[in-house]
Amino acid sequence: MVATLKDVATLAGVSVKTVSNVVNGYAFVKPENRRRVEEALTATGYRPNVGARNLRRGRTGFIALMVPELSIPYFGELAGLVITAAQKQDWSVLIEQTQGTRDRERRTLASLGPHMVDGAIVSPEALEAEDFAGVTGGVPLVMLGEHAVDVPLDHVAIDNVLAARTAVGHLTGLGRRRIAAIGQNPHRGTAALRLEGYRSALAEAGLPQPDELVAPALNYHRRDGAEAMAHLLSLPEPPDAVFCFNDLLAIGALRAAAERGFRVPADIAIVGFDNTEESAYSLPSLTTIAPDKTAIAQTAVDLIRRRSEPGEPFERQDVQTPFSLEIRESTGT
Amino acid sequence: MVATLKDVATLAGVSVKTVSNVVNGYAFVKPENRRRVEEALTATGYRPNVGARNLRRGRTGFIALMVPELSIPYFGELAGLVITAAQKQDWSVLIEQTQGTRDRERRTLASLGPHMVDGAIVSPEALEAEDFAGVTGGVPLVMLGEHAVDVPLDHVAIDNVLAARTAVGHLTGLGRRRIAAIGQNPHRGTAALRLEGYRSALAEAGLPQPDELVAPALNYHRRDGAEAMAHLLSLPEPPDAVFCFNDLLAIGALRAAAERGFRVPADIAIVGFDNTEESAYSLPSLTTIAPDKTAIAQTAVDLIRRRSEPGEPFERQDVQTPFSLEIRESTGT
DNA sequence: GTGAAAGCGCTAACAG
DNA sequence: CTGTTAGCGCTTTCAC
Repeated sequence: MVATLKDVATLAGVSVKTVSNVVNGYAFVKPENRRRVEEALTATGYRPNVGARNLRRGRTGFIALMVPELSIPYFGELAGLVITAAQKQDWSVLIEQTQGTRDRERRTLASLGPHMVDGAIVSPEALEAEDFAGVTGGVPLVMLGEHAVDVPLDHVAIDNVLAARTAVGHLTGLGRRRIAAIGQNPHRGTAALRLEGYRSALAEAGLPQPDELVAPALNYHRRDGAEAMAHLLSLPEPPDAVFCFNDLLAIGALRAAAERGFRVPADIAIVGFDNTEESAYSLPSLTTIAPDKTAIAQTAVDLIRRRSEPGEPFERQDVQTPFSLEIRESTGT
Repeated sequence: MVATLKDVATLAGVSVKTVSNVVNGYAFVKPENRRRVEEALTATGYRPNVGARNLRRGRTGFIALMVPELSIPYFGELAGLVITAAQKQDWSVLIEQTQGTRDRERRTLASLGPHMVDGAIVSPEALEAEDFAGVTGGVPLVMLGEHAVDVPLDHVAIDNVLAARTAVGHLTGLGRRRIAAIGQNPHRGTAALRLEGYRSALAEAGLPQPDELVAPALNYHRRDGAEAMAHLLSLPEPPDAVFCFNDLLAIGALRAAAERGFRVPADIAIVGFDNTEESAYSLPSLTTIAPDKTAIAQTAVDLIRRRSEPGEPFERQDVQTPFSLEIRESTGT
């Protein structure tokens, strides 16, 4: 059926060791033998059995990527980049979807044994500090995005406070005075940080901070953004700008504004967060915080590589990747 | 370090076989032994080494999913569903991104050895018939979407001709008379079928079919849709409706129309294809063909399962999954 | 330089 | 019902 190392060895008239040496690029093989092995290799169409190789080598060849859902554009884009980055380190990526529920996140985390994966990149949404308790002893773990609780894990993210402050600073700079926020959520670490950035930008501009302008969002889907925006626009005194904690919320907000006859940006400006591809084509296109997703993916994979290599263990890393503010029509003049 | 079956056996004072039996849910184990094994299992925190198990069982535990890019919403959504469907069959999904280039698709196809994966679901974009030549002898392969060339592979897709005819029929039914198409591409199998459906709907309505109304698209991204639409709108006599071969093209078309002051649907109606989540929230929201993606994912995984099970080989399957027309604002009154 | 042989962790005959 | 044992395909000492 499929050629094994042994088949190749028999055909070439050498031992498996020699074949293995050739396959793995070991330098010292007698030219004559090398030639015969290579011939047998192509003749049989040999392909190494990665599973067996990894079993022997004590590595799995996989890293896990835990995300809420691949259908969420940000995570679809990120997953694509992680796969690309992992490929360069000879890793395949196993994607675990949790729907953002704590229970499934916890179960996924628990299933990340060393014989399953060599490491994992996790993007938790609902996990609490205690859920990480037993896990830290296992494989290298890198956390993406902030988390409210302090967890002793490597961590890659943009400076969420600064990013939010930049976004809202852009709005105050435009002369907007009644700036709302959509996405408040006590269970999301990033929400707290983005809210903090929002508040500090308002304070910096000497603007009041009425509670009614901070709209919660249970989830971060388009629908939630539309609902929150509908609420804000029905206020006696509606906002003249909105900072949404992600692009999906902003897309929903855009629609709610249009449905109620508010013009964007004339009546109300909108800023998003994530710079998903969709945001460049919405009507109007979305001003948004653009995290360097490629850097996030590469940094995360690299951290796992460094942790899984032998050598001095190093202290917990907290890497901040760059971001920029992408100014588009939704806050344009 | 990590507990193995042997460790558990030693601790429980039984043989590995007994432990294996318990782990694999074999019914006939003496209650007393079962109890002791279960105790040892939790005491050691044993987790099976899936790699070793699969090596022994002669399966890999993986199926591959070949897509152009995960950042394309349709494929992000589909991949999520495939992962979910595969999980039920105890399969993990390895995602291979090809960027839709023939070279990478070919290489991916060639790398799909039986020791890598138990099967593969491929969504080729540029592959030609000859590229499948050596591949068919390997693992079960399921192709998604149509392909121009006839390849002896299991195949899951909606009825593209009928779907396109339905979409365009909707436009003719609305009284549109100059209906354009965006997405013509000689290298894409689905393009030919959707074009055929488009033509037959026009013929059915007794409408002329000027060549100038069929706009090509090299890729199917938002940008391509915008460019094609810009071209159509600059025609001496612009169309009053456009059928786009996917949602991304339609989103781009929406923007091009808005930039040129065309109102959708008043001046020009637009229909998309795929029903990506984005299409329900664009402004205006997009009328689109909604394939049952869950059915596609499940059918594809199921086909691989049936092919990889022992038993009578069955003839090549060509499964048509259901679709519907989702009518929204972009063709609304 | 290369061969023989052990064994990664697991499952499945085969005995008993 | 359960223990012993032989590999799955590969890498890797250890001799020669």
